[in-house]
Amino acid sequence: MRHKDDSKNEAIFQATMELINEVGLSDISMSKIAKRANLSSATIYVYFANKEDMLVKLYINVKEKMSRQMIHELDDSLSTQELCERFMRNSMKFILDNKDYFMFLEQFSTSPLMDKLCLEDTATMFIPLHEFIEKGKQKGDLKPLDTVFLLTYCYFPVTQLAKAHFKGRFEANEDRLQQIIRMSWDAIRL
Amino acid sequence: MRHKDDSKNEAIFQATMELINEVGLSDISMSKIAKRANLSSATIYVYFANKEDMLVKLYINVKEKMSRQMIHELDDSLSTQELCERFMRNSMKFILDNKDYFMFLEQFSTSPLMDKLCLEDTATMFIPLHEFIEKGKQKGDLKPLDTVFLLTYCYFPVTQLAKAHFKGRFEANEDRLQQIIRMSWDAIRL
Amino acid sequence: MRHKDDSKNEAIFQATMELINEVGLSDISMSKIAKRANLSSATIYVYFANKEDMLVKLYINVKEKMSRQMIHELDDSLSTQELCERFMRNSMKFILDNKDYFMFLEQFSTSPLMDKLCLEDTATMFIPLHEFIEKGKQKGDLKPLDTVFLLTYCYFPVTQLAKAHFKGRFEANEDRLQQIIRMSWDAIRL
Amino acid sequence: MRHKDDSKNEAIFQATMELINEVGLSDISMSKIAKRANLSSATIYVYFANKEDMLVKLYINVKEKMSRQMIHELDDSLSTQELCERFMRNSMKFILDNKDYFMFLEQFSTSPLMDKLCLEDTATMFIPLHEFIEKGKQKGDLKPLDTVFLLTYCYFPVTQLAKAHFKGRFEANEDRLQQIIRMSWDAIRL
DNA sequence: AATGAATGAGGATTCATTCAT
DNA sequence: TATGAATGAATCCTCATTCAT
Repeated sequence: MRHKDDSKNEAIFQATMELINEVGLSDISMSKIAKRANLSSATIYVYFANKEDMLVKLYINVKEKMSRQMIHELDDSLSTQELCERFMRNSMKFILDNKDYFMFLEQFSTSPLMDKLCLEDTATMFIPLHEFIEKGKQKGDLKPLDTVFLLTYCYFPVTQLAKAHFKGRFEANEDRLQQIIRMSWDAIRL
Repeated sequence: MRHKDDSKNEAIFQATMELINEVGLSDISMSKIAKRANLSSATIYVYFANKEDMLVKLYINVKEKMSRQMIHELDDSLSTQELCERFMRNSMKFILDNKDYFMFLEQFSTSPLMDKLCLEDTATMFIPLHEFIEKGKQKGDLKPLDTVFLLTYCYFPVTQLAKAHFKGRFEANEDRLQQIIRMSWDAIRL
Repeated sequence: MRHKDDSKNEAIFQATMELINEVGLSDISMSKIAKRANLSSATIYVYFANKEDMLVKLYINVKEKMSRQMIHELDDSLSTQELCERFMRNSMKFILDNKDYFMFLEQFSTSPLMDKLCLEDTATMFIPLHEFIEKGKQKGDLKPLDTVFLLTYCYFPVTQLAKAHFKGRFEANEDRLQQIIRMSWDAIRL
Repeated sequence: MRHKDDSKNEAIFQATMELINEVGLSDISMSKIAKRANLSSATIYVYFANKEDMLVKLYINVKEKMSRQMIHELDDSLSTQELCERFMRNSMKFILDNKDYFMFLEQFSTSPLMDKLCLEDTATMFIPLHEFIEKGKQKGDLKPLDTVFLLTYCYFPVTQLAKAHFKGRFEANEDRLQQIIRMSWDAIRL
């Protein structure tokens, strides 16, 4: 089916994320989303098969945006350490610039919906990242452990700092960012 | 008059966690919980003011259990490194032994309910832990950074390993546990 | 069955009337009444068979109080005109002194509950009043019409003035009372 | 899209009034109304925001109908006395022809909902009537008292006769109507 | 393509009442 | 006598979805 208006798609996504951040995944509804997006609920069903389908497509869409930004300007010219630092800086920037996206992902990825919908295919988006890590291990820069864990040590501290920042607990400034970059590197380097 | 039955309280908690793990925080309902707990919905309102109240009390209850186990057998006789290791091992054990508790906390803590309800007071449960970290910093064993971050590096890798384990991606065996204990220590030690 | 504590009966009545005036007959509930009267709901069922029974008994109780005060100091020594005036003044005083009672009666007496419960027996309470009117007709002081109507002309203007007073529209002062006493007398006198 | 069906609006109103007359304002429910009107409860919420909104709109609707019929064919060609008589006859006719409407108004107007909703604006519907009374006073036909009271003496006797009629106590025949018209005129004329 | 109308199913919560002490 | 616990039935209302235009 052809959609005249691609912006409607985006409006639905945007409205959904806003609402999820305001009231939570458990309290959104198609009619609330429609109202926020200035549409009729019925219109959503022109673009998506049902609620689940919409949420899944939103998830994939957001995850894609995130992964694209996270691996931005990562290339072989950089040292392993520089790669990790850039990845962490990219991640932090994405999260701070896109609070709604991030908070949506946080909620959605802890919900059983994820497993139910077999959404792990999104892993493919991070293939380049994995490859850099693999190379780092081969070069003897990184500990010879599961790539997933090496990445965990780079990614999670960033999310924790961002969340503390959003909650007003402490600012995600350059100083703190450098601190966790240092800690993460100490964790994963050989 | 009849006595209030403490086991009913527990049955409601148990039913709620089971359901949250099966269908997700967004899809539980008081009637589902009641059915699972073999009660009338109305009975839940004898024990709790409303759904929110029930969830909050459940959260506090579970968080308490978790914090108690996490700081189990941590004392001043241990070196800083041993403390961190034991904390990580305690955490892993709790999560693996109490999947339902953990999964519930994961979902609940990413939901806006948390902020809405100012549930950060639970921080007090971890005071002993914070004190150990502070002492470790004073002794020159740990990097002189925010305690919260030092703890993040100990806690999150554990959760990630546990989650991968639950999803069947790879086993949370002694080997892998030792690996992350090592990485975390490298991250936080001076 | 014997009730130890007669004041409980009264407390239930009082709580019910207060609530009816605050939220309306349609929004009272046994538990609200119990809470207001500082009792357990179950206790109400010690004193009354059920909600309907309670309301009926309350109605009769209030109607009795009202009728007693309305015919206060009416006797054969007074002229027909004086009788009517005193009846109107008694009515006004009762209403102004017992807003809750009056408002309860207003709501209850327009509801189908009334007919359903065949509560017209209360008519007996006003027998003395009817007799005075009959005598007034025989003496040639009053129009030879249905007694009920002659009384209507005395009673309703009072209620209307009282209601306007309660709503703050205008004060039920001596002047206005005299005006309606005059009008009513003009209406019913021969 | 389907068109909003005006008859549905009316069906909801009709069902509500019927039920209010059968079981009372305190015992109607949205589901009973829906059933009576052959609709799904949810459909009512397409037409009205909530129960209160529906009742208020019903009230205004009915009050409008009533006021229109009450002032039917009242014009300056009539003497003050004729005006009052016609008003009383109009009122009686409306009430007898529309028992449901009248009984609904009776219940609704004694309920706290009225005050809560500041529904006194309906007074504007009776402006022409007030003007006639004012003129009557100026011409020296009526007592120089509050218009509201002069009208009270015309209106309430009618309602009382109608209610007695509905209850089968005595018939609202021409004779009785003439009697109260006469009494009311005696009450208000100078 | 777009949408207001329509709805059965289900949401949280409260109800009047009874039970057990 | 008095009452907190317990509950099936009912409350108002919202849900995701489909219909008809």
